[in-house]
Amino acid sequence: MSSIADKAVREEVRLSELDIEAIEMFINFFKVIGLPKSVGEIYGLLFVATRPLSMEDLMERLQISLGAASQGLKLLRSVGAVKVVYAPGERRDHYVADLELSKFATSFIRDELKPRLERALQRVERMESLAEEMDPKERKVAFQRIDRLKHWMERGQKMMPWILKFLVT
Amino acid sequence: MSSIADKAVREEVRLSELDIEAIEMFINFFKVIGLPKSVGEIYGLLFVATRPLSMEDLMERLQISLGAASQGLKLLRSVGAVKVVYAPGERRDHYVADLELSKFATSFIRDELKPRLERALQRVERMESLAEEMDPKERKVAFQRIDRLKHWMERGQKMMPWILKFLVT
DNA sequence: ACAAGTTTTCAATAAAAAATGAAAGGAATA
DNA sequence: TATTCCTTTCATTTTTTATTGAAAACTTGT
Repeated sequence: MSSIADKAVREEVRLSELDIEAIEMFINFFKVIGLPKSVGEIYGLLFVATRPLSMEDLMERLQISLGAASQGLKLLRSVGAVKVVYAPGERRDHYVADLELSKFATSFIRDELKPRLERALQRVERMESLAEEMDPKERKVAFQRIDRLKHWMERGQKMMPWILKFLVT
Repeated sequence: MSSIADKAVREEVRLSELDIEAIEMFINFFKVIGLPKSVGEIYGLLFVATRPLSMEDLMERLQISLGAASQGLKLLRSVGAVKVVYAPGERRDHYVADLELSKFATSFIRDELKPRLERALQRVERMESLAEEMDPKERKVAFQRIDRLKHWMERGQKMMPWILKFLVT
């Protein structure tokens, strides 16, 4: 009798001030790594919630749509930031925040930064071979710059495992 | 006779393959730190250019508008990524890329990350005072989580100077 | 297998961000 | 100081990204 689909108007459930602070914090934090507001809202609320919340709980409290809730949870699950927990006697899934924040950084580095750097290094190699064909004077300048690029990419690659170690410890 | 304003159709100036590789690389790189395509294009072209380029050069080669060129250069100058150089006998300004890539990271950390972290820490303090007023059982859980947040923010703050040192060296 | 509850997907819509270009504001030259 | 050239600004348009919600696809209980 309280399914999501047939509920015409969603009932207003007030968020506490603490909830709001946490939510705003995570919205801002997630924005840095390019994630949409709704994802920050969901994680923020789950972070301060003292019990697992269902998708409908999230929709009610955050006043977001079914689709946004579903997709946000999917993304958060995929990066290990949210876990599904079994709620006895309840049919719907319930979700909790994984408090191990280092997981964000880890998956951000693994899924975003690392592949980008690898593609960039390939590009630099291609640039080197293109620069071979330039006339001597220009080639010198070109190589100088390409080398500098290469240097920075390698430096970035070296730095990532270190950051990971720092975060995981 | 070759002013920007009265040139109805902009003449096409071909980019070399090397130019294109560099531009694509920087577009991708800049996207990570949330900068628009046009900024990456401008920096990329200046990075491989063997001579200083004027704003009109950039508009022609990249096929971007006056406004995009002006604003992109303004931003890049503001983070120290592009310098204005004097071109003898030329009226218009000419621009070169500053190859010291660490400057990006430095200004990104200083202008984006640091202030965010500071605001977030303030929020965490506010969260702590709000949690004081919760009932004992919930308060315990709340403090546990807030402490964890605090721990990560402090860790982030400690990490930044280290990253900076690593980059500047 | 059926029915009711729940989640996912995705085409349509809304919101946010970036690009455009006309007009205003500055600088250099004459 | 007037004129011309160049740059900046900003209201408008375009493009990109996020959100919505109906319909499809699952799940669980009977």
